[in-house]
Amino acid sequence: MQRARIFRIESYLQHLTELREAGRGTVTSEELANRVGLSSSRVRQDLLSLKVEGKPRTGYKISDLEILLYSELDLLREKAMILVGCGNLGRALIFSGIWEHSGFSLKAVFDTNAQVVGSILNDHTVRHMRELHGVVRSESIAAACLTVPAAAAQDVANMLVNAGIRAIWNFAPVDLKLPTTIIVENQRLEQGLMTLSYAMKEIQHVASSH
Amino acid sequence: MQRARIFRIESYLQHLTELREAGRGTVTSEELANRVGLSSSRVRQDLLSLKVEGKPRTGYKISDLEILLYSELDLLREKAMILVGCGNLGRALIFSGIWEHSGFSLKAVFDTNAQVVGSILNDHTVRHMRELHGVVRSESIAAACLTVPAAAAQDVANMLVNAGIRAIWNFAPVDLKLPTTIIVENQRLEQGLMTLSYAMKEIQHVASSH
DNA sequence: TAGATTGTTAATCGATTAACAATC
DNA sequence: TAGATTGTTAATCGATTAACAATC
Repeated sequence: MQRARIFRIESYLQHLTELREAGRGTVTSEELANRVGLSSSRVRQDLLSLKVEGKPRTGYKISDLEILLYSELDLLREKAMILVGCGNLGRALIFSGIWEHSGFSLKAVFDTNAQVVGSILNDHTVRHMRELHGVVRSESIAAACLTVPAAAAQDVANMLVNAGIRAIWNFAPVDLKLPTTIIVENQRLEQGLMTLSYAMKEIQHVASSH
Repeated sequence: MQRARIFRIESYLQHLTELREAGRGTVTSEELANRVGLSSSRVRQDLLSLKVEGKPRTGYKISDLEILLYSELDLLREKAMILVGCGNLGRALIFSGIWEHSGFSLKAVFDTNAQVVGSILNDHTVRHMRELHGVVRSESIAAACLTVPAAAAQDVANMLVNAGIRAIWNFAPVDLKLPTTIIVENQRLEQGLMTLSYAMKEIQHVASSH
């Protein structure tokens, strides 16, 4: 499962950043494994496949590891992104810190609501959707964050593809039907809730089985 | 990997709902598999473990399947939830449709900002954090959605645990340190971006290898 | 040096797929 | 009946863990 490996790498990165900020220079596979909840064997296997080198007795150099993991996920090369849909969720993302080391930089934001178009959100002037095509072309936008209502999601996605977007980060609870060449990453918030529901049921079972 | 199975079940549910809304009464393992991108064998194995029964030649009854999957994730028993942090993200969730079949019902929302406390968001009057403890106790709140700034997340999480909360749906990019009996489901939005970054790099590699 | 930790291979484990008799 | 699809077992595949010689 390739996806599981990516999630592990993201997890490593998060803890490596914490360790570096705590002033640490090196980390062993054992310590990193403990922090992310894996076996040291698993960690060493992952690092093996990335060809990073460590030293017996001292472990891995954190800065080496970070650079390697960053480049594995291609987070160092910034891809131009736009955001469509400046409702509450769109605003939350525009003002959030997620853009910092994510591999993307937010270049423009769009909406259709006349009350919102023209306003400024975290230094971005909200543009009308009719400008979308031109901006995507002139600024070589590679990806879009889609935070419009579910009912509009498919139409807007089609517009994005027509404009030349290659990848969509989709927050609408809709299965977008798009050419297979387009990369879609669905961020299904309700899945988190369902997973929580299941976890709570499990705990209850364990507790009540005494 | 237990988590992968839960995600499959969530995925089945989504497509079963679509099929039912399209007027369909039954579905074969083959069709469901095609829709969610799995093998029919995998689907039958999952259904086998849930003890659902189908009929050769016609497949599975959609309504049976839905009820079974709903109860497997415990989505039919509504757990009382609160939301803490009525910023953009909190508002997005308060106004969203995710609460409908998620196993939770939103009972109260909280903030500390005097400008927000007292206002009404989708029928919920925003309460001050000092009311938290009392509300959790008197309304038997089981879970909380945490949408406060990262810097406040650990403190608020501690308050939630003190008040008696058993589970937290955490949107702050912070590793909460809590008793092991507390269930934490982290919703790491930046992971979606990183995954997208990696997927775009992969596609590029495939494309450029011609 | 002694011993902790890497790098890597082999063993194990679990998840997925194939296969097919049962059956509607 | 004929044949499509289930239910389930066995085979395969891949991911995880164990183990340990190499080495700093």
